[in-house]
Amino acid sequence: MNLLLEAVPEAERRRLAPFLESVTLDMKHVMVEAGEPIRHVYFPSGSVASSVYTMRDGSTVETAITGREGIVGVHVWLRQSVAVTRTFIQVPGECMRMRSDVFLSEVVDAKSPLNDLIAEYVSAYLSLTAITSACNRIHRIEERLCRWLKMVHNRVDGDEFPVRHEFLAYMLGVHRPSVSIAAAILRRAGLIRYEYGHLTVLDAKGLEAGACECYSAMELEFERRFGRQLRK
Amino acid sequence: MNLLLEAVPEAERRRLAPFLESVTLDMKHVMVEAGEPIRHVYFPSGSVASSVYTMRDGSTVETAITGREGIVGVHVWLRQSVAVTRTFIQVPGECMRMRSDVFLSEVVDAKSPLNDLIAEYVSAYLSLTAITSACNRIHRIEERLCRWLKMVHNRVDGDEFPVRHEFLAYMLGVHRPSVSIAAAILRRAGLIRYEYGHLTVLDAKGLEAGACECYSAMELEFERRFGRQLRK
DNA sequence: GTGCCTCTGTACGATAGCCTACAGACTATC
DNA sequence: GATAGTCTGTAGGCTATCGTACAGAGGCAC
Repeated sequence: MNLLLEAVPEAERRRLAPFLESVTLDMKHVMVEAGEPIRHVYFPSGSVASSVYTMRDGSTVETAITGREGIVGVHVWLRQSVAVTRTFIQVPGECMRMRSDVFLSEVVDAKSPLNDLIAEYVSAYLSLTAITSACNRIHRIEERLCRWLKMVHNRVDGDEFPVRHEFLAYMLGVHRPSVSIAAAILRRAGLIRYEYGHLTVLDAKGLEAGACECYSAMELEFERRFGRQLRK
Repeated sequence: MNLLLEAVPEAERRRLAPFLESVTLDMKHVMVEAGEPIRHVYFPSGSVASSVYTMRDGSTVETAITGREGIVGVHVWLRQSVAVTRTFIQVPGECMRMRSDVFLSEVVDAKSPLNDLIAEYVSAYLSLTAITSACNRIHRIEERLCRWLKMVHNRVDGDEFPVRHEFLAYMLGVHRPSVSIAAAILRRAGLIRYEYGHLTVLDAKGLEAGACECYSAMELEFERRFGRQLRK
């Protein structure tokens, strides 16, 4: 279940239930398109979403990742109708979603307890984006790949999830062969198994050890706000 | 004058005046220290501030820049007592400042018209950080240097401001000699004059032309929200 | 004005990642 | 189970930037 919704008192959760719709979203499903009106906010449970910024030449870089610890559509909470980043499904799975206008009236304006949790999340999301900014500049592909894989691992059920090298290259903002080289190193080190778009984490501790310091810094931003372990 | 304060209706500005204090801050003055309580929010007028993330080994990268178009201390508005980034004065000058607790009671909780403006700015700040994240990853030093210099130019009075290569290196997250090389190219192209920590913009249009697409994307985030030209 | 310190410009070998290309491995489809 | 299409691994030359080093120029303190 989504950690934000889970933290809402039972009574309030019942009140909000009619406004929430359960949807199962496929890989690459676009939840928020850059520059276009945001129709819904999403609360992922087992699914993971990525926010990416796209340059005019089509090159993309991930600026944030959102799983069960957060909400997709922080811009709606900030009363913005559009965002500069596109947010889409990276690991398919279930989400609860709510229409943006309903979210504003029933959660934000109604001062739902959920609203306070989301305020916390928005600031965590901002921190995450700032740390990503520095990490993208400074750290090497291999370290960033370890960080990314472990962060996704922390957000899915089990140790397996679908992902292709080309997709990783979009996320990390690098070329696809560079990802293949880095992934081969992790595979040889016994950290992961990789079979045609399907990744299995074999050594979670090893991945953490191979990740840059940003991994802990990012996960800590959620853990200290919500008092919950995200790392597994 | 700070553009946010300027946009507040006259009567409200008079009401807030007693809570605002004018301060002149020196270069490198730390307004918000990473991980430490935020005492004040600041409204720069001619001064410019940088938010940077610092890695454990001391390497730093700028994640956002704030001048007269914004406020330093968006985290206070998000009801956070700390931030992961440090924000400090990059170009000295005047700022209005307000105590964080007073800001929360008199602006945020009081639903001041200023509060709505700041909400807009917070989302612009988030967009700025996201674009910076991608820019840091993808674009070359020379393009990013042009962008950075022009953004500062847009935020100061006149065409001159103090800055040293080492400082630029911290901002861009690169090594100092790399900055010297890039700066020498701009100097030879007649875009800037540079004399011992003192920079003059000679060809503003040329700088814009040399900057990556992120320059327009970033400034547009403010201009479309506030309906005001920031680029000069 | 002298001496010290800081800042800038440049050099150069090292390296990470780019870019392109291609072959082999796997998958889906019929 | 044949075929076409997709995905992965690798290669190799290229470029941007790193990392280190050092000399000269400008500013500051005495």
